[in-house]
Amino acid sequence: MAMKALSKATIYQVAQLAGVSIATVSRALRDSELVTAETRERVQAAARQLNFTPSRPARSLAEGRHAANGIVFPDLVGPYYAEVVLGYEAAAAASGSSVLILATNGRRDAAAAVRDLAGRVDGLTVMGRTVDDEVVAGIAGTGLPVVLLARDPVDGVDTVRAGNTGTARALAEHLVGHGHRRLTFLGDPDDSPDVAGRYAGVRAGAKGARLTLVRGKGLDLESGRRAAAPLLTADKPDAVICANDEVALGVLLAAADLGLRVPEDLAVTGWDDLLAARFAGLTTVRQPMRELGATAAHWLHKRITEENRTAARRRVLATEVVIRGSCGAHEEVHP
Amino acid sequence: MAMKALSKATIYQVAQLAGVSIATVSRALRDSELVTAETRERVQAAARQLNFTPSRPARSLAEGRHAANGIVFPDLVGPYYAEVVLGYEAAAAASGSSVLILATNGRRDAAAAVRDLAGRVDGLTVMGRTVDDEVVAGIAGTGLPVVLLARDPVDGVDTVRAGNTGTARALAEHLVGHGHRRLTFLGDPDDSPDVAGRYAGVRAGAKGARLTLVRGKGLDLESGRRAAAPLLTADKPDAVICANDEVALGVLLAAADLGLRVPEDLAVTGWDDLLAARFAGLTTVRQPMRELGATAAHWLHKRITEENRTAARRRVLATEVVIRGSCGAHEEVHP
DNA sequence: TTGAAAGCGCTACCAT
DNA sequence: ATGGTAGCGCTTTCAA
Repeated sequence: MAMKALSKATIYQVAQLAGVSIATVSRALRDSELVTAETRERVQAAARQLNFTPSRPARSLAEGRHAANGIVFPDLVGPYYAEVVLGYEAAAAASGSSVLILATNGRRDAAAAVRDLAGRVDGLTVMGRTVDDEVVAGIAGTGLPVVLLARDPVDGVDTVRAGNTGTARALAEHLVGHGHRRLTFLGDPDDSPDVAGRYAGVRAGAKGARLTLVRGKGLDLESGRRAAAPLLTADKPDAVICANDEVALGVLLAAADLGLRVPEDLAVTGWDDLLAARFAGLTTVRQPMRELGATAAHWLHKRITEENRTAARRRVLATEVVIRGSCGAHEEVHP
Repeated sequence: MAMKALSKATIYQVAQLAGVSIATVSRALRDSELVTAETRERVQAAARQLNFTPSRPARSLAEGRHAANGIVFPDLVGPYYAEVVLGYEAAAAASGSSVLILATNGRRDAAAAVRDLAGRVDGLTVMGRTVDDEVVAGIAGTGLPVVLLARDPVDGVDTVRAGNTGTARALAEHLVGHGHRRLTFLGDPDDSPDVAGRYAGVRAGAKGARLTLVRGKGLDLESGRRAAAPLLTADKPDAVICANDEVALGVLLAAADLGLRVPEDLAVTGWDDLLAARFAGLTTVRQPMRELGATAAHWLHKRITEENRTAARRRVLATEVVIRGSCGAHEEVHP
């Protein structure tokens, strides 16, 4: 077969073509300092001519490492995860590591998929609502470095998160400051650790006001819209604090359908500061998404390369309330 | 070391514990039919006890395949790529393949990174403006299955794209139909094949109107905003057709700053149908993003598993204009 | 500076 | 049904 020539060349062929041993080829292509300039040149020429690239599995097997790490997230829908993953990928690439991704959403064998992934990497980042702590603990117990992202800590495992509770409290207080007294939190605390934290904060900040919890099903726009209709006509809240921006935008749509004016009749807030929030004039909370991803990647890299294991770290990155028009009248608000 | 017990166990240890050969372990853990039920049980018990997972590199080396494929994209910013990648991941997972991602943006060694990636996968999907055709051809020449996504075809390589030209033409004609006569296209056709296609379509649809090309630098909101200011005061166009939604949203912001009313004084259109476009009332074009990703993954899987190589395929997925308020007055427009 | 050879952990073929 | 064993392609001592 003529095509055969195009197939992957091995180190043996390069060695033969260059007239040296495979050990020398291996060195010439990486070690630098252990090989004559002349030899290296000859080897490199041969490698180029054969279009040689070392087999990754073979290297990994010999070296005992993958030069890759993985990140597990529920979904990539909405800018949140995408930004996090991007920050992660960039940081991982900077430390010479490829990244494998795994979306668990809509997968019944998530645990198995994560375990499989664990076998392909030198370290793993696991986000929020993806797999049980048990699975995480099992993998971490293997000795595989793991960092948790936007998720409640597991014993002995690093955790990076964005602040939820404190900022949520500030947000609720802001609403109460506006005179709102019938608050509704729309979102299911059982949905994710993030939502739970936000709800906890809102409770703390809603002193002196009525606070109703409405466990909306999903975290997308349509879920928010659907949940809003009955909620707005029944509870008659004067402020709806949503688990995230998409839900909030859905509420905005539903309110418009019902002829409710925002913020006069109803205040609405979200979380994430999507681009759409800006154009919808939605008061929300901004999170350092890329930084979350980058931090996770950095920590993982540290773990992978560290000599002797240090204690588990935890970090909560700062978030901030972004005031726009939807939470009540302000003198002036920039889009 | 006590911890040692937690470290990865090998097939040899399982074999010893179960009192069988490694060959039997290998079979028991996969083949099913070649092993006594009793033996299998014993092996599985041993494997479980040792928390054994076969080494991926070792398997890959022995089997000659990675059970993984990769996708290369410029960036993950904005929902577009994220959605595509998500569709890709889901489809790849369905065919039992892990996915490696690589963002080339802001990386000077993109070509090298892509070549490295090529050595880690059974197939590769390469998106738009990431690496030169030369690199793609080189990799495809290796025999590695490759599919191009949102990118001009390369000889002998599969290509999946979303329609640009036809829909762009329809969009331009729609604007002309509204009475607009001084059109400006904001975006750099050299930026990506997609933008080039859109511009070509706009030119075809702008018959009878003046069309100016303004090569805006980036494809993000700030780029659009910055480019818009001088453009709007100098050219005085009555319609700006933007390369994508983010740029268009930037133009909207700039127009507001200048006191221009949309659409009365100025029509603006985007591309992508971001969530924000809906709330900004932006006329735009919707693309089947997930389907793009899923199609690429499917094709790649076919290529990887096919017996004898078939001819290169090409497909252009349909896109559609989404009319909102920003392109001119209509009777009624839903958000 | 270079070569020979022993693994790395697994799969699959050949015997039994 | 099970065991023995030859690779898979590379890295890395150990000698020379």
